[in-house]
Amino acid sequence: ACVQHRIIDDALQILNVMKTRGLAPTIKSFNALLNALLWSKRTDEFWDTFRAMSRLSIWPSLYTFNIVIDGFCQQGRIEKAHEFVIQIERDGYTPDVVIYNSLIDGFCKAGELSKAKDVFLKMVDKGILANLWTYNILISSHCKKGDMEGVIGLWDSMLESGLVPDAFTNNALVDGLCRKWKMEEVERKLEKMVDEGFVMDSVTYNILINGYCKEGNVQQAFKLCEEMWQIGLVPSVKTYGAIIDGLCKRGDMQEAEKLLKEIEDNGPSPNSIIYNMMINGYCRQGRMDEAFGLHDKMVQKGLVPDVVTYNRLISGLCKKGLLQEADQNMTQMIHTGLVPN
RNA sequence: CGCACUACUCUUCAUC
Repeated sequence: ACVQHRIIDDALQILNVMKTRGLAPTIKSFNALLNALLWSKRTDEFWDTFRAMSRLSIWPSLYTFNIVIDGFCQQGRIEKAHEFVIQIERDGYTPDVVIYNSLIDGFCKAGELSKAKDVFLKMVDKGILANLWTYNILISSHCKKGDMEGVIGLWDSMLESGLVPDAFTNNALVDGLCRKWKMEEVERKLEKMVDEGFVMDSVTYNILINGYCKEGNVQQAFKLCEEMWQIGLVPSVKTYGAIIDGLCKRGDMQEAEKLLKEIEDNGPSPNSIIYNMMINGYCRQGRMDEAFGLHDKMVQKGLVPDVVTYNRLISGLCKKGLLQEADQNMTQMIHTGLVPN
């Protein structure tokens, strides 16, 4: 419960109370905690907890291993994840489909589709059946790469295995098509999909809205956003993000500001990604005062500028020839613990 | 001690 309510510290405290009373938590409790520590990026405490487990003679399960594997993947340490899988195999464990899925996804996200395929083949070779998640991982990464031939092959073998595509599969496909086709063509394909029973959800809308924005058609994006409300879907920060970025990219900072104000007042509260878009918009126009104004505003709201924020500001300053200011910002960025990329 | 129930892991959408 603590983990679900994002109060990890309370969970840690309860664990301590249990320890003083000589009660042993189960492996499931530890797994929940380990996972929570991982997505809070509390890596040190993660390993501390991991080690504490074996001191209590509580042995990790495949769930535990997968949390570790996925953690390595999220940090981009995919080779480390791979080694870890090999190690647990040596220790006599048999990785399950979820572990393979994590590894496949890790390689896909790292852009190494051929290695992902190697892992996939190894899994099949060991007699472990791919499930829908496996196909969703592979299909979405091929979609992102624009390899629609590959997608067709995967889609067929998914159907041959008796698996039925779900919202994730279909949305991944629509997203891939949006990146490759004109929106007009996407709409025609989408119509067919809907005829065949696909129900559009808010992710589908976000994908379409993003597609139209990328095509420069912000008008249609607004229309779809309106449509969401009409059918009972609530636009999220990602929905507005797609539109705000569309407006910023076409240089319409007035409209972007208007929309930002709207969501600040009664929408989903804007995150640092939204402010980055705005900052980038102003930087492109050389309006550094406004850009820094937004930087200050985001800090005031308790948001933390990230690498993207600084990259945009530094780039904007450089383009204006303000190298000294750019340098100062880079120093400041490093000072806050960020690593220039 | 065993069993059952409940809680734990992997996939789709916005920024350089």
